[in-house]
Parts: sequence; structure tokens; C-alpha cells
Amino acid sequence: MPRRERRGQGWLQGKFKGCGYRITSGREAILDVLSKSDKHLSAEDIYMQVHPKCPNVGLTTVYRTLDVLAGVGLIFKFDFGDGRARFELAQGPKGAHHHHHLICNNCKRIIDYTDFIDEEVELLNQTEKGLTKKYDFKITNHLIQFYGLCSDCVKK
Amino acid sequence: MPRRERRGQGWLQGKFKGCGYRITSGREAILDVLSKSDKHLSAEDIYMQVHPKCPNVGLTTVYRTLDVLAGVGLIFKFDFGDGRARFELAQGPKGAHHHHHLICNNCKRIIDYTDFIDEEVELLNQTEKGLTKKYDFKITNHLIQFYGLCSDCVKK
DNA sequence: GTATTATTGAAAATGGTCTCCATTTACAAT
DNA sequence: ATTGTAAATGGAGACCATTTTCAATAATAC
Repeated sequence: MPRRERRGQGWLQGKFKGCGYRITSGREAILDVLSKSDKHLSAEDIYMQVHPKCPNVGLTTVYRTLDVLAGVGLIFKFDFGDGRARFELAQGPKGAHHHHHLICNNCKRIIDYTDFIDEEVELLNQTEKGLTKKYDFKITNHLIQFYGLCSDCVKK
Repeated sequence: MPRRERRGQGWLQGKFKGCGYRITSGREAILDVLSKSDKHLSAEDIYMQVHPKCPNVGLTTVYRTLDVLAGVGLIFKFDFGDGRARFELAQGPKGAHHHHHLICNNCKRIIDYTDFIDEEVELLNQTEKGLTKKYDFKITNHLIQFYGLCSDCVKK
């Protein structure tokens, strides 16, 4: 059988242990759900997926684990304005899979986009550099979201 | 006495009425607080400031008014991760006062910055244009936040 | 004025998230 | 393998920002 997932899992778990946290079955299951999904999962979404496999993992643990993971930087926490937090893997030591969001104000649909125009990356770096210098602020991360109307809603 | 605020207020109220909403004393007071503050106010902050002047304005009305104002685009609603929404005037028909945020992960301090480097504005425009075309998405607004450590917290 | 309709406040409901604490578990040292 | 200990757990309930409900009131159109 292929060991396809071994690497990713290994890395996640390694990073996790490296930070002094213990690997438990619940945490493993949560990491597993996160790493297999490309959606923006809420705590309850994750709980719903984990629970069938590990009925002994409670919602509280999901929240706690997500908090730890976000603190370590392994996942990102988003707010899309629907009253619940959303989570996704930061994915990869090299920042692969990084993306921004388009959010439809009408139907609340969320579109991920990863295909930055070349200058966008360049400019972001410059902006970060400028801000770091000007405000003496060490930037570790950023959030960029565009709001408006998606193609479906713009027609109405 | 100067009528400095007359214009802004007039514009706000005009826009408000133009959308079919009634002008009430409570709404006036809320608009007043918003237009005189340069902070990121929570619903309760606003309530606390409005209540002394208009004891008959309840928290419910503050929430409802903020919702209407945000819907019309007169104010922006932010989430800085502290569990309560923050509001501020979109300020002006020409988008003046627009700014982005630096958020300290440690002390939660929030720094506004308005002094975009020229390229940043340019890039945003290009990015918006590109996204609009590619995803057929009508962009009306954006949110940009940088996370990290402020000068005080970086020392520790 | 009067009718019409939006707006209101108070109280209660909602719902996501966190706290508490007795119990269980991971894991390093034996 | 066994054990000691601190970390991790989950279930119930607390918490608290935000919404809903509904009867009373106020703003506009006529």
C-alpha cells in the first residue's frame, strides 16, 4: 500500500511534538481531518468528522486542539462573518497552498485564489518590509480578503 | 460657531434616508458617536457613549442600526479575534480615511496605517482588476491585516 | 390630523466558545 | 513491562455577544 500520507502526517506530528505537545489519538484524528480537507472547516465540522471514528473525542478537545495548532502556526483561523470560526492547514514548511479569499456579500460563497499575479507577491513583500521598518513591527502573517458579489449574485 | 460637522452628518443622513430608512434620534446619536471617534468601537462601546445622552436607546437598537449601516456600506465591521465585532465609519464618499491594520498577536494592540506605499495602492487596483476578470466577481471592498509582534512585544 | 409602516426597548432565546474538575492518558525514566 | 507525573480529556454548565420576539411607539405620507 502506498505511504502517500506518511510524509505530511509525519511532518505535522513532528512539528507538533517538537513544540512539546503530546500526540494523542484525538489530536491525530483532528490533524487527519484537516489535512484531508480543502474546505474551510468549523470546529463543529471537524468534530462531526472525527466523532464517528473516535467517539471519545469531544467538541471541547477539538476547540483546544485547534487553539494549540493555531498558536503554533500549523493552521490558520478565519472569520468569514457567519458567526463561527473556520480553520485550515497552513500546509507545508514552505508556505505552499497559501491563498486569499473572495467573499460574496450576498450568498456568502467563498472563493479561494492562489494564482497571484507575480507582482502581488513582490509587492506584499515590499509592503511588509516597509511596515516592519516604519512601525518596528515583526510581521509573521497576513490576511487578505476581497468582498463583493460573485458571478451568480451579480446578475440579480 | 463652526459648522464643521454639518457636512459629514448631512451626507451620512442623506445617504441613509436615500436608502429608505428613517432618521430617528437614536440613529442620529449612533452616527454621531461613530463620526466623532477614530477608534475601533464595539457595539457596547457605542451603546455606552450613546446611552448617557439618549437613555432610551437600547443595545438592541445599536446592533440593529450597525447592521443597517454596514449593509448600506456606511460603516465597516471588523473582527480582530477578541470575540466582539468592531465598527468604524467608511468615512466619506471618496473612501478617505481608508486604512489597514497591524495586529499584535501577543498584546492584541492594533495599529492603523494609512500611509500606503505607492505600489501598494497600484497593486491592489491591479489585483482587483485581475480577480474581477478571472472570477467574474464584482469587488466592492477589501480587508488587509498583517499579524505579528509589535515593537514592545518583540523585545521580550 | 390620521393612517400606515418602520422602529423601538425589554426580556428572553440563541449559539459558539470556554471553564471547571475529576478522570484518563502519553511518555520518559525506571 | 511498570510506573510516576504532568499533560490531556470530556461532559456539563458557564459565559457572553448577538438575535429574536412582540407589544408599544414614533416617523413619514396622505
